[in-house]
Amino acid sequence: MGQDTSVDVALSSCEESSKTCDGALAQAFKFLGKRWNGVILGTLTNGSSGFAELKRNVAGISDSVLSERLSELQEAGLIRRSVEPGPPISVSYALSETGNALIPAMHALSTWATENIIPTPPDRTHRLASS
Amino acid sequence: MGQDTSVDVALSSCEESSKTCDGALAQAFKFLGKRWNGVILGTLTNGSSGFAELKRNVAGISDSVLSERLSELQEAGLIRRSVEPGPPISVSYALSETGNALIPAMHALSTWATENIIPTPPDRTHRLASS
DNA sequence: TAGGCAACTAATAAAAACAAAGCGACTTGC
DNA sequence: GCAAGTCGCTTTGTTTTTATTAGTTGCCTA
Repeated sequence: MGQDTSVDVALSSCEESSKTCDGALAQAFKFLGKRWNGVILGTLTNGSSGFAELKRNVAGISDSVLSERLSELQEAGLIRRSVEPGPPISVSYALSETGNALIPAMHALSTWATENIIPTPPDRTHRLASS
Repeated sequence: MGQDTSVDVALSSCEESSKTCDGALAQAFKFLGKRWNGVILGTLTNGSSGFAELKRNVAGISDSVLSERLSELQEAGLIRRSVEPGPPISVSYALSETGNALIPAMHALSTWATENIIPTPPDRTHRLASS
């Protein structure tokens, strides 16, 4: 996606022009503008989850992308990975403090979507009807 | 990105499990989780812009992706495209009502980033120091 | 009139996401 | 003890998306 360098460029622009987006916002979308991150973080607002549980709950995501995203989000400090010795041994992922701080914004987005987005389900209804 | 079908699948899951993300939130990320959309929308919160102006202000985006994104966002009803007869003739893009309704959430995201994200700009600080 | 700019489009390359299989570790039940 | 299942990833190949770059058309304006 060339995310890192391009957003850095976008940040650079933000400094110079009044019609560019807010630099902080661009920084937020450095993570959230990447496929699956928002949904993963949204899923973790319900509480910590293991890898397999996350995979099930973020339906449609592949193992490899989930693994990659979790790694990046952890590296960025948005989530924490912890190991429970067990038995059975388990790994769980949870929002970090930084991640938790995102919850109000997530709620705002959710509210927006609830009130503003036409349910995409013309297509979905169509599929349901055919299956 | 397989966005449409995969998020539809995610929505389907959201209906069934309590640890999945909020369905509305997933719907929001249908747009915002796609590269550049958030930044474009954020840029348009400053007011309407033409294509070339947007290109300059969303630094790093290519013509073709900008064109594609604007088309999708227009189709989804988040932005409006209007033609000013001129001379000179011009096209401008602005947030629609639905797009404008996103502003509070954008502010929340911006606030979050301001307060929570470590400035990635080691590079940027570096550049500022050198300029 | 010629050049510049706006608003795109088109073709190709590179990167990201998807799909599916695999692996080692670890239970758990028979 | 062993088989089966689950977990938490990793690997490999394919498909889709994004990036790159070149191009087109039309409309000014100097």
